[in-house]
Amino acid sequence: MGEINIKQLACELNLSAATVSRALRDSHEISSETKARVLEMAKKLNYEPNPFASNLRGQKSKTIAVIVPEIANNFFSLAINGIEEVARERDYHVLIYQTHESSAIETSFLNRLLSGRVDGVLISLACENVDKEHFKKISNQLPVVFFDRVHDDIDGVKITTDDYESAYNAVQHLIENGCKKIGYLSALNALSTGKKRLQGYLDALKDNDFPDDGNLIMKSGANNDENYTLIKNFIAEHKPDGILSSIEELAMPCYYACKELNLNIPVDLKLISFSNLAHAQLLNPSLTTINQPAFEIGVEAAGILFKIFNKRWYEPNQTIILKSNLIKRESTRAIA
Amino acid sequence: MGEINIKQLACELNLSAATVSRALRDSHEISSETKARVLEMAKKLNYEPNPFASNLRGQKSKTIAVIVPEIANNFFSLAINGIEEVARERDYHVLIYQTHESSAIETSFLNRLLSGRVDGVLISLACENVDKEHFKKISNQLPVVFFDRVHDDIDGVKITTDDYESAYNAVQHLIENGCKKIGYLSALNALSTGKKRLQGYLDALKDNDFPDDGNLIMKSGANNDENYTLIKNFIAEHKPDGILSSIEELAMPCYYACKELNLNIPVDLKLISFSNLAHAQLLNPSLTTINQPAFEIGVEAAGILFKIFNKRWYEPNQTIILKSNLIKRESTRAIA
DNA sequence: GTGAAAGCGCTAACAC
DNA sequence: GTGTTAGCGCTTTCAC
Repeated sequence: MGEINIKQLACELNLSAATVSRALRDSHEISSETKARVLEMAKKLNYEPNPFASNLRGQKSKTIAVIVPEIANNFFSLAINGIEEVARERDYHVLIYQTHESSAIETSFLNRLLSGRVDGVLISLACENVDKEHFKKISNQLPVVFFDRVHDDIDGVKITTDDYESAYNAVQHLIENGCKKIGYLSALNALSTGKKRLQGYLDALKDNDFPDDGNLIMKSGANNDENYTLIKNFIAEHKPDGILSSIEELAMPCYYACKELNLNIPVDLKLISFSNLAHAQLLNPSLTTINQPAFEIGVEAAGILFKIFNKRWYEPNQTIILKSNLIKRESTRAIA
Repeated sequence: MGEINIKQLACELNLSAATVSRALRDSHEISSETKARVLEMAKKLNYEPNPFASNLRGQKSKTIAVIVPEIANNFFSLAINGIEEVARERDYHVLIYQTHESSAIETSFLNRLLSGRVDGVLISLACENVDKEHFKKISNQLPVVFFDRVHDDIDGVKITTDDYESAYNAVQHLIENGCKKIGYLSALNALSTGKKRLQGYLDALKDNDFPDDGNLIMKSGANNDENYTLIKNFIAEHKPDGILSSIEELAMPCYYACKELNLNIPVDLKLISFSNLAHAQLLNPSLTTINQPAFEIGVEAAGILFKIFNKRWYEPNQTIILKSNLIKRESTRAIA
């Protein structure tokens, strides 16, 4: 696009393109005098190497892809923030794709990325059931790092949080603060992430000798409206005095449902949720959250991808677990 | 990366690469029978054209760049969501960059993008003062569409919201609900976006015969901590009974400051803010917001960029203005 | 309707 | 220390 190329730059300097190329890449075969001349002229003429030419030549794209369910989500936007910062430090570019939880879209993105457009992929899985075979094919051809939304049956490097322990501790916290009948708003059921959270809930109940008839587990629906109705009916029917929500998107409707049902949080119902809401503190009442280190997850995932690029990563199946933070607030306050 | 190329595909079909290429691009010179064969084999072998080769050849990248101050921001993540959806429909790829409000970083991104890596750029300006000359150079070489954070002195296509009217109406709303001393938390002062919001505030005061000594305008600081202190001192010193915040990031600290100062919102102080907080309704008290159509801005901006690509856009300097929504809630309730 | 060949801009192997 | 050349994979003349 109206840009100068290496040949013109070489011409201007009475040098060959090869020499200029070498000078720009700081090759040791080039005299420092020539290097200086080249650099100066490149700057003067605003030379920017054509990335497609060098990518085509070198089979490297200096680009990574990030595939997430949604960008407009407190967790994912923070994770992407972390990824972008790491990429920037390394002069890498970041392509972004959202699946809207559809594994068909996910698969189609991954297929397109096999063309060599990117050097690697960071992915947080769509919560629809996954074509595991397809992922095998992908990761044979392209480095992939999974973060947060992972699946045990898919091999690969994974960055997650301590989902099981977080859910377990959350239920423990509800019990300590007086809950006798604790419901669970489940999501991500097809993924290990969701399964671990559910298992943490179940095990905490069992360890506290709570009955577990599975009745108090609500499965999330297809959209926000449906979820609201499901939640309202769930609360009205089962009258739980505590709820652990596996995702932020299911906790917010609880506030509206409780208002509608004339229930007071935390008096009638205590609420705790996995959430990266920046201002959980300002909700009415303030929300007790399990806060995932979203930014750090992004940084870590990107860091590992770059280690893979540099052949400094030797554990193709390692899972790295970062700790979430239980932040106790009004919504789970013990009632005297 | 382990991928099949057009030559191998051609070989498999006993055709030339040229014919395969034409068949894949649905050229009219190719018999439909051959096309069918090629398509089938391409699918079977999972052929994906190498984007760098075709980009190099055709000087088209099928990629756009989005440059924003921050990804982890309710407004920008929604806008990016809109952009990504439009890009996806057109099989375009989206590169993402964040400036963290630094115009030096912004400039460096833009320079790197001149290499032809992208076909166009969508940008929301960093709030630092801008090198206007530099932008002239850029837009001569690359289609650029500005959104939300724009500058009148920089030519180009722009998508904004009705910042002036929104601020004006917000102040009017505060006055109607009883405010006598209205403060303004200013930000984005170097940009037209910020200037228009400020001007709306000032004009509304004037039209209502409020004194305007400029004392009630607080300039935002360098970071969240500083902003909190500035806001607390501002409220303590000037004792406004109404505040219009030009950005969400300055409204949230008001809640904390008021708690600290033992002031009640909305009794002692009414608060309204430009904001895309999903759950302003759930804050304590719920926050009256000026809600920008962030997603639609993204969709619109991307749509225009594609029109420019297709030479179906003829107004290199048009500004398109979408309407924001004033959503009245508890934080500005009139006190009987 | 199909094939052969040139070339997009860059870089690495091979000269000298 | 620098130049020459070939080729990355694709598309597009130009032939036939």
